[in-house]
Amino acid sequence: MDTTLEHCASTPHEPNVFLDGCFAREAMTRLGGKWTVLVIKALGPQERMRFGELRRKLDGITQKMLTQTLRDLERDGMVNRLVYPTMPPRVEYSLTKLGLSTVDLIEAICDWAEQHSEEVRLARIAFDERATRDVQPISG
Amino acid sequence: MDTTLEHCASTPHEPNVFLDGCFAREAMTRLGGKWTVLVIKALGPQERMRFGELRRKLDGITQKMLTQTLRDLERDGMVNRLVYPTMPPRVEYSLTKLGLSTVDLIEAICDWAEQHSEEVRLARIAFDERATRDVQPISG
DNA sequence: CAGGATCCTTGCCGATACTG
DNA sequence: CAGTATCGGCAAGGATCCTG
Repeated sequence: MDTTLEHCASTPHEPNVFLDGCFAREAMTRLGGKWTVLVIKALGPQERMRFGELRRKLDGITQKMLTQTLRDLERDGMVNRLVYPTMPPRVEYSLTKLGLSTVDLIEAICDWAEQHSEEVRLARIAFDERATRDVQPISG
Repeated sequence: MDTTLEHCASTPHEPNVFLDGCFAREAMTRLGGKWTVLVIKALGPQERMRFGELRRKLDGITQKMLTQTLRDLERDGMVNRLVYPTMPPRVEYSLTKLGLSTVDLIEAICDWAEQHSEEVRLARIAFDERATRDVQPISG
C-alpha cells in the first residue's frame, strides 16, 4: 500500500501541469525563471560557487535578483547554502540532489536556446515586417 | 586582453545564455513562460487545435493570455496559425518545425515538474517553518 | 564579501466591454 | 467563435544606499 506522503493537501489528484492550482504548475516555473535556469547552469553538476563568483558569471544580474533567486532555489530544496562564520563572510552555494536532477534538463534548455536563437530572431523579424506591411491600408 | 564582456548585443559572438543582451537568453524565455510551455505541450507533436479547444485544455488561462501567448509563439516561428475565412471564424493552431523541435524538451520540463512537485512543496514548507522559528526572538 | 532595506518603474496579467 | 481594445492592480525587477 502506498503510504508515502500525500499530494496537495487540498487537491487530491495526480500532479498535472494542465490543472489550475496544481503545484506541479508552480514547480514548473522553477525551470522557467530567467535567472533560475542560469543560476542552476552556473552551479553545474558539482560546482561550489561563492556569491561574487555567481554574480560575475551571470552577466547582467543585479545583486538583488541573485540573492532572491538563490533564496527561492534554496527554499524549494534545489540549492544548498553554506555559510562560513568568518569575517569577511564567505558563503558557498551548490546544488542539492533535487537541484542536480534538473541539470540535464537545464543544459538542454540552454542548448536549445543557443542553437535556435538565430532562427527565432529571424522569424521574429519576418513576422514584424509582415505586420508592418499589413498596416498599410490600400496597396499590394 | 579583451577579458571583459563588451561583446554583447551588437558584436557577433557565439550564442551564450550567460551573456547579457545575447538573444539566446531571450529565446530561452520561450521555454520558460508559464503559458508558453503549456500551449506547446497542448499542441503536441502533430495536433491541430482550435482556439476554444486550447482554452478548455489550459485550465485557468484567460482569453487574453491565450491570444497573447499564441501570438508570441507565432511571432517566434514556433506556431502556425491557420485561418478559415468562414462565419463564424475558425482558426487552427499547430506547431511549426521549430516548435516541434521543443516538444521533447517541453515534455521533459513538465514531467520533471509533475514528478518532483511534491518534493519541492515539502522543501518549501520545511524552509518556511525554519524561517518562522528563526524570527521568534521577540514575541513568544 | 554577502547581503538587507528602500524606492520606483515596468509590464504582466485579470476583468470587462465590444466586434466581424 | 475568435478575437481586439482598454483600464487598472500588483508584483517582478532595477537602482541605490546601508551594514555586520
